[in-house]
Amino acid sequence: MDRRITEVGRVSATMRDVARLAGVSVKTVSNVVNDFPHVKSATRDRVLAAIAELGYQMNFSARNLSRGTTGMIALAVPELSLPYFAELSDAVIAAAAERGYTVLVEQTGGVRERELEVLASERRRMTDGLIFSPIGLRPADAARLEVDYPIVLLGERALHSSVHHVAMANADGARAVAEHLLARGRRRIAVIGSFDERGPSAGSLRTRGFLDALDEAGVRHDPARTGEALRWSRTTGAAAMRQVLDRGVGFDAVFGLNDVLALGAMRVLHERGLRVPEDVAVAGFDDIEDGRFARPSLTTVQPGRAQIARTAVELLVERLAGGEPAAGPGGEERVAQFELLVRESTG
Amino acid sequence: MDRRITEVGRVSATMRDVARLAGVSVKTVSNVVNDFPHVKSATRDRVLAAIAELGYQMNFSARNLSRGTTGMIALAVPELSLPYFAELSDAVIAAAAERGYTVLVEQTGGVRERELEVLASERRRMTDGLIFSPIGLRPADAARLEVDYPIVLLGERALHSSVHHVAMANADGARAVAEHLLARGRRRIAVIGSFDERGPSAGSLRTRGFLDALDEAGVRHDPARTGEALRWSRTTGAAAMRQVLDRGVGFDAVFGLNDVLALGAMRVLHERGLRVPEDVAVAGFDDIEDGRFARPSLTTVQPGRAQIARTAVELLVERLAGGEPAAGPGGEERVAQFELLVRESTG
DNA sequence: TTGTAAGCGTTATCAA
DNA sequence: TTGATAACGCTTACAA
Repeated sequence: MDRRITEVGRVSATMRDVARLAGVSVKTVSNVVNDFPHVKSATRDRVLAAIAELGYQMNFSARNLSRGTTGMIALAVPELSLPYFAELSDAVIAAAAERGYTVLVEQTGGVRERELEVLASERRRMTDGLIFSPIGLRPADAARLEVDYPIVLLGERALHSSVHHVAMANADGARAVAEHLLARGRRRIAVIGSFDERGPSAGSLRTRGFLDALDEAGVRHDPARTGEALRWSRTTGAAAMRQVLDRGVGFDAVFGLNDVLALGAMRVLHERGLRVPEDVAVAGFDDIEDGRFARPSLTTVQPGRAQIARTAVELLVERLAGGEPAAGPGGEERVAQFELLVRESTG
Repeated sequence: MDRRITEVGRVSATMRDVARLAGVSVKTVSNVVNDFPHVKSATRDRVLAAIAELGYQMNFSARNLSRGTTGMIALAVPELSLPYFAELSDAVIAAAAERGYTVLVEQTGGVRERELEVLASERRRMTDGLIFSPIGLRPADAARLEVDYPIVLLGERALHSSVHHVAMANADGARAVAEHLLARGRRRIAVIGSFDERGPSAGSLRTRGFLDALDEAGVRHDPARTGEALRWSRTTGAAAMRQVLDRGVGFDAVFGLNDVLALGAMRVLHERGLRVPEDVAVAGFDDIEDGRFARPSLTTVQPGRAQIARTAVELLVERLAGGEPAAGPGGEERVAQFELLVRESTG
């Protein structure tokens, strides 16, 4: 039994060992392991017995080399510490596992350079495809997305017309928030979390949807009510809220471009003695778990995270299986359904 | 130039192509790529030029097969949706990247069966080692941890005396919380989040540290002030808090066995009209970001997450590099330093 | 239905 | 300092 000892003392049987023990050829073992149809059941049983006896496990490096694939897909997100991306990764890993794929999570920090790097990195040779959630890229970078491997983007069409992508209803969701706040009688709404103007980012789309709704209602938005926060976190949301407060412009509502921003802002409002929602209504976007348990609980937009994860994996796996050319003529777009969740923070 | 087209239309040069173009042997290309010392710099330059011209990228499956390693380590955690584990994974991925390793995150759901599965899964053949944070395993499962590949556990010694592990100061941290609450004059402290009695889980250790401190102070703990929550989340924390409230036992403080439990509990206190910290002081454990921005901000124990991640990766990589036998005679134990962070929720 | 044998693209051994 | 050449363990035509 020609077992082999690797440098860490790991003992492992190969298909040859199994074949020898079962008295068949390597090809037959391979057939059994891969559930190929035409294997006599007596043979199969003998092989399975040998596998069990030797504790044989597939050597994936060998399989991958031979097949030219790896069975892994990469998921590139800004940061796992951001709850939205943690919850998204959770969902993607689960969806991929269902289809037999393993996920490799990459963190870009949301920094353009590192996002570009992810696209061209040698690591891409370790995975069969990529699910990519860029937030630092700009329209000028669109061409860099036309890679020669299967890719699915999480984000907006504008950035990449020829690449499959799964979008969330950023503009419509934000519009729904605005309409909700207006319906509650709020007219002086601050916006927390700005964005890089150069891109059709989630930030710009949400802002646009929000402003459009205000326009249509004949309500003017005072730019002094916008708080800057390039990176989106509780900390930056708090800072942006302070910025607006310190300008002395009045406001009766706050729209955080996402939930962590809104939570950071809410924290500052509390420190400054403002009551939510009595003095100021607050709403966010993303429906992260913290928002449900915040005090007060946070009104937000549930962007269809689970659906996004599932759809992205489906689109990617389809292409992997289909052998479809990587950069097709027109990228398919799927937009997830959103839902406005009204909670305490907006009364 | 003997390029090859894979089924997804991906074009890739091999070392052979590079060798041919540079007029050297494959071995020389390999030497250059791997920074082997004895390569004439003229040769090296020619090879690098060829690499650049062809856009050559390493085929990792081939390298892995040949080397018998994969350059990947697995990290098994309960759920990425739990902020503590999301932040931990972030740190592990970063620490591993610094040392040239890629991380594969596995989710166990904290379920014993899936944790056992992770240990024996064929997936282990895809990674060189495992960093494992079990929460469902019991002492009876200790033997299952004696695997034949390098492993580092995040957790307590009791479960696995012969395996390297990185522990947090669960008991001491909880003791610090208790002492803090006692110093604030609280005597009737509820505990939220119970644990499987059969294991030296974080839950049991934290509880023990907490109770010891009470004992030493001559304060008796009424079991009616314990709220059950096997899975630790905001939702279960809220439910456990309701359970205690509904029993009608009075209390002037709450210790959530971790932060999400405490946040869930705090939410319920608010709903029931109890003021934090005036009526009830609340403390947690883990120092997740939400706690800093909660209202009121949450007193907690910072368990040394970054240090834990770094140490775990270091221990594992050392063993991978050192070719040390997998299950040594005595597992090393490293305990991270903790810090009590006093914030608003305890006045 | 099963076997033979030629790859897959590296690394490692041993000469030169 | 470099080059042949044989592994590494699996898949896959092609035969039988």
